[in-house]
Amino acid sequence: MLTAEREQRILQLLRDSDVLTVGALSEALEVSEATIRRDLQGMHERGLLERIHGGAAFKPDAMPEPLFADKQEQFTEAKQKIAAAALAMIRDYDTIFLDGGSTILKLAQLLESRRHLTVVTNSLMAAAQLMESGHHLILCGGEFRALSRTLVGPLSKPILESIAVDKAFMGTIGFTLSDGMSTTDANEAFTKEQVMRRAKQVILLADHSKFGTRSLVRCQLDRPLDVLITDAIDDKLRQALVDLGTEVVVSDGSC
Amino acid sequence: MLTAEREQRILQLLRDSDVLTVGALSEALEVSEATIRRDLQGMHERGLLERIHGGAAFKPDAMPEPLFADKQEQFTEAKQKIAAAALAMIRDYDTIFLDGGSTILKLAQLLESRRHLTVVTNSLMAAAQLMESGHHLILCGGEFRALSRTLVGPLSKPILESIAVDKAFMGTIGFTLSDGMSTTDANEAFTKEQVMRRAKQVILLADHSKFGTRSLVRCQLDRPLDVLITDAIDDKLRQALVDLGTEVVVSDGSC
DNA sequence: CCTTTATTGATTGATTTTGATTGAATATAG
DNA sequence: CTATATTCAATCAAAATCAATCAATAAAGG
Repeated sequence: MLTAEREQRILQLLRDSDVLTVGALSEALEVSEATIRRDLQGMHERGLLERIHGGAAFKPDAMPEPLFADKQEQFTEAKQKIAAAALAMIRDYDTIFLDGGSTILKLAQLLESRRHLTVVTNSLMAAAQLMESGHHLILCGGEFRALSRTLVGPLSKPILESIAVDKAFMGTIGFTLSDGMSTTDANEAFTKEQVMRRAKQVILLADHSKFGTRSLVRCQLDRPLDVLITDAIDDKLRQALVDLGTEVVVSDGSC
Repeated sequence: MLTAEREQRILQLLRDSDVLTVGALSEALEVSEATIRRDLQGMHERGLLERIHGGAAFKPDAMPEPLFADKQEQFTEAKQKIAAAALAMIRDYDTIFLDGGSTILKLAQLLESRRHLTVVTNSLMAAAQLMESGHHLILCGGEFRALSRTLVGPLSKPILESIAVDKAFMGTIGFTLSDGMSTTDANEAFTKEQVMRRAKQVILLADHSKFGTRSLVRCQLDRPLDVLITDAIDDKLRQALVDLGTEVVVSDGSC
């Protein structure tokens, strides 16, 4: 029996009985409990059902359109790998910040596999993604910037100042050795700076297309970046960053 | 038997008999009393029932808060009319606050017909609606509350204090003459209070089903409500509100 | 045909849930 | 108000369930 077929039948059975045990499903579909668990895990990560200890429960609103959705995407595969490498740095009960940007959004999608996180973010897309995740979710306020779907500007300052995050996962428009991170909007840069100043560890997620390009406004950071996660980087830039004290992670397929 | 299944049956039994002892539940579900106690504690924390010494009681006057994902909304027509009446109070270039709730969301949908508004909100649904509207959009920060999809709690205070809105359009779970507005969550009530304190004019949008019902936490307001917009109201309540200085608007089809 | 990849079921140690026991807290009766 | 009887929350060991791992099998591709 194919995976897709099993999933269809599981959903059908769930609609009938609301709650099902792993054992009952294993018997009904004539596969082992291990397989059922794998199916349930996968379906849970896609939001198709509630996973409970001992079985699964029906989720009334199976997959509504994600709020604040945005379509165009580039380098999705590279971004996926970068996000996976970033996920490896997150432990249960961590307090993290998620910046805007599509790479960070991919990371947000992976956070279902962690528990009891406190997630602070200025990205409405990330927030929408984590809405039903069960994690403690805090949004910094501020002016809404439609282009990036983030909250930016001076209004975000008071909240960000009253919060201390362990790890801040940042995105960027451009990155050069001389100027560091840069972005297109002054308010956006301001908010990024607020976040990074208060974070124990600043982790930049940037695919190779960002290197060497520079945007309008620099994001000043009073110390070197803690970690850079990317998909590919030339040795010269890499060595320069390492010399500054930045850990450089190149995510290959192994993650 | 799974946790979710037990919880469903407990709620079912409670609807039938209002009050149940731990022993009776233990016998009915064939689990130990310790397990029942743990279940009751968890359900009490989520506001699903009232915990009393020796057992559990059905929550008589705690209206189940409508879940946002719920497709089948109640009184949509009435809410539409109320929103239309509220829209009539908004001029171009106004600075307004939008609360959470489905009625306010309908109002947000109508705001396309205005220009150059500054909209402050704690509702992610309203923000999603206004994303592409061209209005200046500001979100107050705070903890995300999944049930209402709003940002609530003490973290929202600094932003709300630094902003002065002309008109605050508020929703509520319950409304009574003696207690005023009430809602199910203390943090939510706190944020509502912050907003109303700073607003020049407080405008409550509530359909008739809200009157006479009361939820857990009161939202204190240090002055009478400025305007109440509803679809139907009995003369006694109306006169009492008018005597307090509240303008009562009943939206018929004419809007 | 052989190699590579993906899927399955079994096994393992780790985690979660459960029921029993305890002393503390609460309610009831006198 | 005190004494007694319940009920409660905390703790612990046993049972159930889980995620991770591994070998066997099936499928895909060269």
